[in-house]
Amino acid sequence: MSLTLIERPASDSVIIDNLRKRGYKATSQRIAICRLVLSSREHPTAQSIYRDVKRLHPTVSLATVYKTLQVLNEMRLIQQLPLPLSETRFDSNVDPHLNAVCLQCRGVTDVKDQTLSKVVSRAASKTKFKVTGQRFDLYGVCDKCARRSGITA
Amino acid sequence: MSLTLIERPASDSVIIDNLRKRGYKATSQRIAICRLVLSSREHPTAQSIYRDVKRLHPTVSLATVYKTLQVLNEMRLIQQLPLPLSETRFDSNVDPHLNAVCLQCRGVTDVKDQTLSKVVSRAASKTKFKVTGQRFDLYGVCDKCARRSGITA
DNA sequence: GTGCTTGCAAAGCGTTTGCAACGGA
DNA sequence: TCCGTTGCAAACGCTTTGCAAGCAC
Repeated sequence: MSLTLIERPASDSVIIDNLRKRGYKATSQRIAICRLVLSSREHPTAQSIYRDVKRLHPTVSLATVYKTLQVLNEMRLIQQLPLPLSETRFDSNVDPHLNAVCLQCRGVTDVKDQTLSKVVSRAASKTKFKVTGQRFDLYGVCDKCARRSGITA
Repeated sequence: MSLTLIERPASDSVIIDNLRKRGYKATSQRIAICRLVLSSREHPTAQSIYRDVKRLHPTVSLATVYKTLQVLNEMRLIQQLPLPLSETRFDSNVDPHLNAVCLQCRGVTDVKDQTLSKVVSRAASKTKFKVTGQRFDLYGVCDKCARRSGITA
């Protein structure tokens, strides 16, 4: 047995157990979609997940992708990130962290910050707000794009 | 002359100056929309702004509202807040703060937190990300709704 | 076998766009 | 006058929904 901490447990058996535990059927489409989303760090869109799932399930529909993402959202295993970029991104990191959103390449990168959980609990107690989720976004230009623009310009 | 700090300067002359300074024409529709959005603390939607502007300008169109909101966004006087609630909210507070989003009544309340600007600058220097904007959201249930549910349930 | 899930198509809905008429500067 | 802006309608694109067939349990 391994003692290594798996940061994002997305093995099929864990996924299947979680689905059944909540009364959802573990269909092969669902498992494939869950595996993709839960193991991704790219903050994928519904379309990009659809594209990837089709490799394994060529007949899968976009509607099934959306429905499965809703299920994962209800299970609190992912979070929706509607952005001012038309398409919603999905984040399998549901703990307090920063999303650095590059408005040039549209990339989204997680940034850890230990103080954010304190910010959440402080605000919750101050305002008596029952917090069930949170998102912290930074908008701007990532280093890679800044360098590229600098060279090009 | 007044020495009082106006928290949200939204007087017509300031709005007109700002528009002209950036090369935009100061039409009466635009001024009315700007005044409404910039003075609101309710995080209004395009529809709610449209409804309010129609009182002064019964013939105004929703398209004009959207176009003006884009102008204000470009001028960095407001911020778009796409939420997982179908409609985008608009926030005239562009400084780092928390938006407490009640998933029950759909209300959005600003919460001040002095440490957020430090969080932003720390993340920016750590990741070399050029920050041009930010948003920090809490999702859950506000105190008012929690009490109401408690009594009802 | 039962009832949830799938896949297809169509609908829904917030937002954007094209364009002729209008009106600030 | 000139060119940006308005208002209308249509288009757009992401997301959701209805429904018959399929499949998990």
